[in-house]
Amino acid sequence: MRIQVSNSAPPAPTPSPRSSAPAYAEGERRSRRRGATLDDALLRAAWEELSAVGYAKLTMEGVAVRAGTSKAVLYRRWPNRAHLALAAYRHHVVPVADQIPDTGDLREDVMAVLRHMRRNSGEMSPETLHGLLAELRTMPPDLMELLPSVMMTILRRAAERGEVDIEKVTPRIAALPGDLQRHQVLVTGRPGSDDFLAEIVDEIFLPLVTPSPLRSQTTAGG
Amino acid sequence: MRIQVSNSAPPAPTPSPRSSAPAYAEGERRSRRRGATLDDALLRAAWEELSAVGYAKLTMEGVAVRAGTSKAVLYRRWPNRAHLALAAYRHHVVPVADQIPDTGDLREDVMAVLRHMRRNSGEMSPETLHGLLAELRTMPPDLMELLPSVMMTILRRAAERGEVDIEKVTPRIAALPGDLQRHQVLVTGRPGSDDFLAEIVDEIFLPLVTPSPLRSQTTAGG
DNA sequence: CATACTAAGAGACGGTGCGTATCCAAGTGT
DNA sequence: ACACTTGGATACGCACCGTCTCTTAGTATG
Repeated sequence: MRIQVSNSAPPAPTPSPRSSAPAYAEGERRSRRRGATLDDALLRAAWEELSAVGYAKLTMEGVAVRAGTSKAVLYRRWPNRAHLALAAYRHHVVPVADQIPDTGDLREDVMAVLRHMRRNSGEMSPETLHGLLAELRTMPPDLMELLPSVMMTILRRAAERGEVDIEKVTPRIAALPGDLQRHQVLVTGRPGSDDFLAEIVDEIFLPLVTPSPLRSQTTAGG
Repeated sequence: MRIQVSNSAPPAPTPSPRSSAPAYAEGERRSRRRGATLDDALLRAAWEELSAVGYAKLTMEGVAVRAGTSKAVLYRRWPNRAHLALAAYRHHVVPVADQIPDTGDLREDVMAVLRHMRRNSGEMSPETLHGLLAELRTMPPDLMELLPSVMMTILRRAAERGEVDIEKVTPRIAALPGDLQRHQVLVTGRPGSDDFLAEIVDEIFLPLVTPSPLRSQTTAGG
């Protein structure tokens, strides 16, 4: 039974036992977590809650309950749910840069990167993505800078194989496939199909970077 | 001083004069608005409020006060602030399709469309855009379908002038400049500069659609 | 002109989540 | 053994949501 204490309890010296019933049963009271262990548990809980209810219904209270702790513990680490959600996302996904594909074929490499992106952004629902962007005002730069650098690596290798005219590759073009994929997710609310990815690569990206067929090995060094 | 009436006032038959002080002074009480006049005033107020405080701080109450009315009047028309904000946006901007540029030069036409887009999306802060997208789950289709059709018109005219190899133009390519511009707004939080627009057009779009210089009018079917 | 009706406008209401503050106690480290 | 940090529970005030009730201005109908 729960006792309703409705008086506001001014700082009286009477040491009344406030916390009479902890969340867990008497017999199996879990040891109190700290530091990295706790951080990890919190981020996992946040991610689970996010996956379960979506960003719109994500509440600090909900995460706290799921993690078996209280809001204060969360607020000591993250200033609001946007930062918490972002941290949970980072904690969950595998960065693209950790697995740069190198299949020996440009098209395959680019497709692999796009599929990896799709997997990662598929992890986060578009609703979450928009919610985050709305509150953060802008995409976290590190998440943006990763992709172009990965693409440049792939393109450089392809250039060495003669698959790419490196002169044609501007930063904007290198970022293009990723940008279009992201645009698709942001606007339609779902990641593109395989056909969509192929369209990006075959219709747009490859034509822009492959050497012109008639002037094959000009490599006009300026 | 504010009097705290804490009793819940059960449905007693006593007709107490509830509304004793209207928002406007006794002498200048405005006539009560209706129909289209009122709709217009509400949408204007919503737009002003949106511009003033941003989407995150947009409240139905705020709009109601600005419009000199009450929340109930808003809720009778729109189910939530997302729909209200979207309606206010539509009410405010000039659709791209109403002014299809026709300068006789493809590059100029495309740039004009992109600038128009930028003006429109500049009207709505990215924060608003994300807020809306987060709540609507997806971009309103009509706003998306407009641009490709406008672009196709421009491209067809350009093809007649020989500026474009119409064979190369897929729907995806026609949508490309707009998509990239939108992506820029969504991700960086601000519309692209003139240089950005030029980059899109000169580096990416035009190379994809202009006839190949060496095989000028081959139109190699098959 | 009298009367019925529709909808504007004011505001109360319960509910929910935010972010903060306070308190107690469980670990930690010295 | 002790002080100190910080985890965990909870209360609090605030803001806004969406609904509802009520009065009354303006319109439509006789």
